[in-house]
Amino acid sequence: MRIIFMGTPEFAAPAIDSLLAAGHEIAAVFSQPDKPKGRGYSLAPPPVKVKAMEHNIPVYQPKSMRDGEALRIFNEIKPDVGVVIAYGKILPQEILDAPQYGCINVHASLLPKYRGAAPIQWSVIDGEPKTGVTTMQMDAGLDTGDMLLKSETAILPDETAGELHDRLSAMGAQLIVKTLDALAKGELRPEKQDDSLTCYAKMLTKELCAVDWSRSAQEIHNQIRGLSPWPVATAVLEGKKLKLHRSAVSSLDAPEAGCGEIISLEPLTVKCGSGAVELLEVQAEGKKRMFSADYLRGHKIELGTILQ
RNA sequence: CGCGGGAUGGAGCAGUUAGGUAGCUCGUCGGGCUCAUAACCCGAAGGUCGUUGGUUCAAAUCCAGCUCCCGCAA
Repeated sequence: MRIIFMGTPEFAAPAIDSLLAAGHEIAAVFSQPDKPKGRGYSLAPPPVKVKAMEHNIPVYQPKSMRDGEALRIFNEIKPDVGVVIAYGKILPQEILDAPQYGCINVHASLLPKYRGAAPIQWSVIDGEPKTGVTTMQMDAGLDTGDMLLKSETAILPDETAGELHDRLSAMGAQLIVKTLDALAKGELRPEKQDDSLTCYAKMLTKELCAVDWSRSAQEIHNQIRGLSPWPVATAVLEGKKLKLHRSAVSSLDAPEAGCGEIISLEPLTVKCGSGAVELLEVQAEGKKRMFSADYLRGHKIELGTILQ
């Protein structure tokens, strides 16, 4: 098929490879404009743009899809279908309708659950046992289109959002190929989403990062792995911020200890509202992430120290 | 020129303010003890202190440039 691909972050990039490998033609790629990123205030091209340029595909980065220019490009290219993966812009109806088969979206959850911006992270934070990717025929709403195909996977007990992200990204790259194949053969059966079952995965913010040690060990563990590798759960240790990259629910318990108290140094274990969590990888201010055992070698922490 | 922290044996850190013997906790290797051990005891190896230049009798330390890493902010 002749495709216009719309996407921005790392999550969407593998689909370009899989679509090309399956013999599809990507006639153009739309991606968000380069944005200032990092310390040098330098402009960084989004990963989808980088990937598209590797394949010599023309890239468009309009500020808006509504100014008529995007529609002009669509009408000129005459794609069979639009493929949208984490593009980050709301598409106007005129764009959704422009390709012969409309626009198809890959979403990183089992719809109708976790519509919205951060479905991967929220499914981990909420402790969901499974998730997946869904393709849908896009409509004007936010992730409300009719569902086409799904692919499920279990969320492993200690898996981080980053690890799950990579797996779902690969699954999505395969599922969009399957979806287009079925579309070409006329085998798709669009299924309406049951709006009563939906929930929204709102964008992640810094307020979600601070760990509340009065919560249960499992909840804190889910928070830590759901926010890794970004924006990363944080605690305060001896007045300084400590990022928590990786954890595990501990089998230790210390009923007499207070919330946030360090009850073991090997491994580094912190008492929670119920149970305790092992902090396996941490990152101090100005430092790289490291195993907590390495961190403790250079930072003498006493048993009984309280984390906030 | 957005703001700030950092680079010291394999790992994590101290030492830099007031220049003068390379230090700590581990790891590694060898030996000892032990039924045994990730425990304990003894010993050893391993670093041009990120890089280039400057000041000085003398620079990890002071000065200037460069490289890389990290946090904030976006």
